[in-house]
Amino acid sequence: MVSKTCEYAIRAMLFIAQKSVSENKVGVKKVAKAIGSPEPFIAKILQDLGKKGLVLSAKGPNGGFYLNKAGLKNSLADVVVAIDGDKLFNGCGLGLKGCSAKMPCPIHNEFVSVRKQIKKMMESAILGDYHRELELKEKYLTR
Amino acid sequence: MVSKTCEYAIRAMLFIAQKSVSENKVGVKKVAKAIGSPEPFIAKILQDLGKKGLVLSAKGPNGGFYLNKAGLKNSLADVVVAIDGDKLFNGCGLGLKGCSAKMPCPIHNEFVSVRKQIKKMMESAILGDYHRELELKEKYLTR
DNA sequence: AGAATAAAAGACTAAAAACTCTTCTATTGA
DNA sequence: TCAATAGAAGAGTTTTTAGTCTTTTATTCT
Repeated sequence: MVSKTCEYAIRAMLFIAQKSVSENKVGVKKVAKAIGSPEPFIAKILQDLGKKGLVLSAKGPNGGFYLNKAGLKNSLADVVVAIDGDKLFNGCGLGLKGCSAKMPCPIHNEFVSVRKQIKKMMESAILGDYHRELELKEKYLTR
Repeated sequence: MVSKTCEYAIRAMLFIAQKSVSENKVGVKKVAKAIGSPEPFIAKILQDLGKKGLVLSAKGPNGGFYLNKAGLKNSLADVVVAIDGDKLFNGCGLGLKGCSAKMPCPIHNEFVSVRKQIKKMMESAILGDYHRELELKEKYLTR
């Protein structure tokens, strides 16, 4: 559905969001441990997300990654688009470039509605909103 | 959503289904042309589907791939599972192995309903049912 | 100022997915 | 029966995605 890179990105962002609400910045090491990902890999992904303005960071002691008020309002859809692009929300289910309402693939209409549901779900999943249930361990980010 | 291999597989199967209703067997060459795929690649995919009993084939002159009555009743879900396995229908949206109702990821419940819709859609898309609209060029299999 | 900390940058390697090529075997029809 | 047709099998290559390593740069605290 989304790439593995994107799965790590989402999990990392949810963790950073949680910590940004309750505590402060978190280093890559902590992030990697919390979400069960290879440390250098998630580091690279976070740098990429940083360039795209989805996460903030500070170097040096007590540095790390964090989100401000605005960042906490971003949705999973924003993260997905930053990493995988919008093909999940707009692409054809059978991989046809020219697929459209005028030249539909056999399952075009059915897919439109599936994609709409996915998009809606991802857009209403706001990073900052998961703080409480993660904190209470009602929801998990590890394998 | 599904692998490229799986996209080719679905398109090929829909084409073979169409031809099995109206005409007869089709060779790989025709299939490749009809769905816009590399010929040796779709050949390999079809051989795989053949082994798994989803498509029939005959060697020699006038040979090719075809579907019988039973084969025409298979759904896109059957093809997807044969190629990609059932991770699309059962996997976690964030790639967590241990994600379940007891230890859910943050978007577990939302994903359950998305996956249900996808599964339902794929299961009700029956190979033999697209014959007419493909024949009339109301629906397309090429890029 | 300088040592320690932590991210940035980018080159590099490994694994998986996508795609190709060659050789073999079965079928048919002249 | 033999030449032509067409799929079967499997090894090989390319490309993309995933993951690693090394060096540099910025920040803080003593």
